[in-house]
Amino acid sequence: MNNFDFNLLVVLNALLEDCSVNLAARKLNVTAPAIRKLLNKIRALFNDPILVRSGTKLIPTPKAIALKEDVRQLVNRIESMLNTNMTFEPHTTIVSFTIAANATIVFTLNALLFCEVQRSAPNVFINLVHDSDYDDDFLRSNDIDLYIGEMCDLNPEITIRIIHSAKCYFMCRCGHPILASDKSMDNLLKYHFMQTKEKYPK
DNA sequence: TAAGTAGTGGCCCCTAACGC
DNA sequence: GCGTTAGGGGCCACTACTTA
Repeated sequence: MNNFDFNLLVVLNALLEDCSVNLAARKLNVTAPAIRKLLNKIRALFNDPILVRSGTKLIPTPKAIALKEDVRQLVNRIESMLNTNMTFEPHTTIVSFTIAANATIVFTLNALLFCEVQRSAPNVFINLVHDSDYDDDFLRSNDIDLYIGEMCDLNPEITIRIIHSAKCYFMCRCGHPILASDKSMDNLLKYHFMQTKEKYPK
């Protein structure tokens, strides 16, 4: 542990996310042989092949799968620790952010957001993408910096801010059996329904 | 079967650390 | 200050596998 190289964790994290030496190399801006050599060190360190070749792909071993979440959290914590003292100067910072949101929010925010960014942070680039292009775990990857959308079950390390709330109304015919029963979400979802969204968000 | 893709190993260069 | 050594990383050739 005394001579442990924490860069190995970063490399391991990239390898476990991509399951590819080449992709991990591209992500970390080094060449594939460099990653390959670090992977050998990781294998010796954990006494496990970590990734085994299957055809043209690399498949994580059970131990690697077990390590993946811990490694990801460790790397995230180290990165946030190192970034603690960083200051953000909007006028001078050159950086790009990727924001995932649904189509309504993208349409609503587009003009206002870009005008404000151009005015206060001319060197900041915003890439708006549709959230439908990503799976439930998208915030865990480094592809997305911010998600704007409906509340859902997120992991505790995800910071959440409520920026808008809306009421949800249900309409049904007179005498519908649901009127005489429990109006819980579980019960409501037992029936067929049509969903519409209007003036959202304001 | 040939072309493309991706992993692997050997060799080399560069740099930092260390000892004299 | 200089020579030695170890480690990191790139280049290149080779191998294995997939796909058209």
